[in-house]
Amino acid sequence: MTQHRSIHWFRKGLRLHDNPAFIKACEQASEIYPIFILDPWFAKSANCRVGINRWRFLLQALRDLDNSLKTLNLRLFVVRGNPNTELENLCQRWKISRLTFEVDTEPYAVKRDEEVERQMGEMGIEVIKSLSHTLFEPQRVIKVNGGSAPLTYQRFQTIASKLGPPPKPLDAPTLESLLGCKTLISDNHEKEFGVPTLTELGKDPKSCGPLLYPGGEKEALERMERQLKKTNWICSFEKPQTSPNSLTPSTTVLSPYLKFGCLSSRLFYHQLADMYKGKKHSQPPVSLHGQLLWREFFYTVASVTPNFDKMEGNPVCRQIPWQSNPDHLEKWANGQTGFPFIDAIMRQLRQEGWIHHLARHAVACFLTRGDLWISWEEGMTVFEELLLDADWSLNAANWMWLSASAFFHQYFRVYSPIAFGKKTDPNGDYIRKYVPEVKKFPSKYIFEPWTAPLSMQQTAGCVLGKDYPKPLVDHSVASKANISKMAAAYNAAKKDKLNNASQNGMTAQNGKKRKQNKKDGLVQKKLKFT
DNA sequence: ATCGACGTTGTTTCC
DNA sequence: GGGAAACAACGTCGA
Repeated sequence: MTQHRSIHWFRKGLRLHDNPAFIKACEQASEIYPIFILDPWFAKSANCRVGINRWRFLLQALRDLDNSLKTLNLRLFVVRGNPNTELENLCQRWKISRLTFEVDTEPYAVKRDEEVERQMGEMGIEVIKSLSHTLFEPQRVIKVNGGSAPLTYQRFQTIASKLGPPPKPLDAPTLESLLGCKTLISDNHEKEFGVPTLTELGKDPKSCGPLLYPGGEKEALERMERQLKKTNWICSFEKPQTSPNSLTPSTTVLSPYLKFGCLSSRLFYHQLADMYKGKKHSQPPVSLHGQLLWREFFYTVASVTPNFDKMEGNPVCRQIPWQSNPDHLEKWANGQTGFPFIDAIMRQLRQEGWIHHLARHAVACFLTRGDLWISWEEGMTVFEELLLDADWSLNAANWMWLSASAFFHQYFRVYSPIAFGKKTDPNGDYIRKYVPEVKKFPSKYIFEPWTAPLSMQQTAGCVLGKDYPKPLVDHSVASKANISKMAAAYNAAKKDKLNNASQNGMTAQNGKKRKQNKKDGLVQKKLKFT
């Protein structure tokens, strides 16, 4: 029997349960070296898009992983440096014969991993990859859909139902199942390979927000178990019925754990399925199963769409002439727009690293097609920095959705930064918590304090334009103007299609004939030609 | 081919 | 206060 020496490379998938690649690393192995590669230079660089709360979450997840590994006589190595260089060095140093990791379908990761595989091939090292981050293999979904990604949720659901239930999650390894496979560490392990502190990464721990969602697999499983105790709540869960502005989260907040892979989506899926069994329960898209399918849908599209996180060169994204406005963008990002509901959400995001999905809708619509007419790419970048659950595919997809650039097209449905929040928090308690400047206004004015008479502003200790900003725009004026701009952008896209049609392989005569036809008919014909 | 139903989560007004 | 219609009207899918 071969006695392998394995490296398991953790990236996402920061867990021991349902981790097939990790299990394979331990099979027929005498030694295993679990590693996580971190580039300290990246953490300190100016273009690093990871905020401090997100760093804290990651470091906690790594510490938790190391603790769990210790109970199995194993240890985690946090390797400082660039993946290609460090992997080569460590493989030589530890005389490695096998490298395992979880498949990551994000384009940058695919490219990185191809290079690593090539490198390992040259060194004669076996590479084993397992897919365990998503319920299904994106490529399989695409194949069943006829070679392209489904572009509507319904279509995705149809395909998913053809695939049957996702694979059952694997148990975490135990001392018994490891058969003596162990990690050998040196005396200066902590110094060379210990989990770094925030300070080591050049971050000031004092600038962290309150610790509401600690990182790690242990926290993930405990949080999931707490949610699963609420049978009725789980079975009747409907996302649109939950509140974006409750003082404690109205949803599970499992997203950060799913993003880092502290929790397996398959485990959560099957736990829900077991609970649903024999009971009346809500259905996708609004159910909890539905939420996992949304994740799956966006992962699938993102895995095959070029430039998925950009407008230009992105085939699923509508081209819209957004305008740059650094001042408005900065005020939006820092909760200084003068709309207390919007500002409360953006401040909660910055402080706590998590906001409700519908709160994301409100601020995303406001930044883009609703009020400020700023590109969704700008908003996506801010979310990427601040959200604990910032997930490349989901972040880009949802920003396209909210800006009516892809997937969602009813651009005339605009969230009101005043009215929307009143439905679930008429008293404005959420605003009072996160925007204390306006907390003394009566409920009638707290969503639009600029309408309060000056005497009331003075009584409330909050004079608009002095103690709290006046609103950046007049929402009813801006949203109406923006709806027309959206209509123009949609029309321009239609015209573009027509022009392409007459350029692509049509004779002048045909072109003339077709020009006389009705616009719609022409579009239909063009689609057949190309 | 054309038309109608539908789309996870809108707002305002009117009764 | 709860429900329905008006608002102005998108793309996608399937019969």
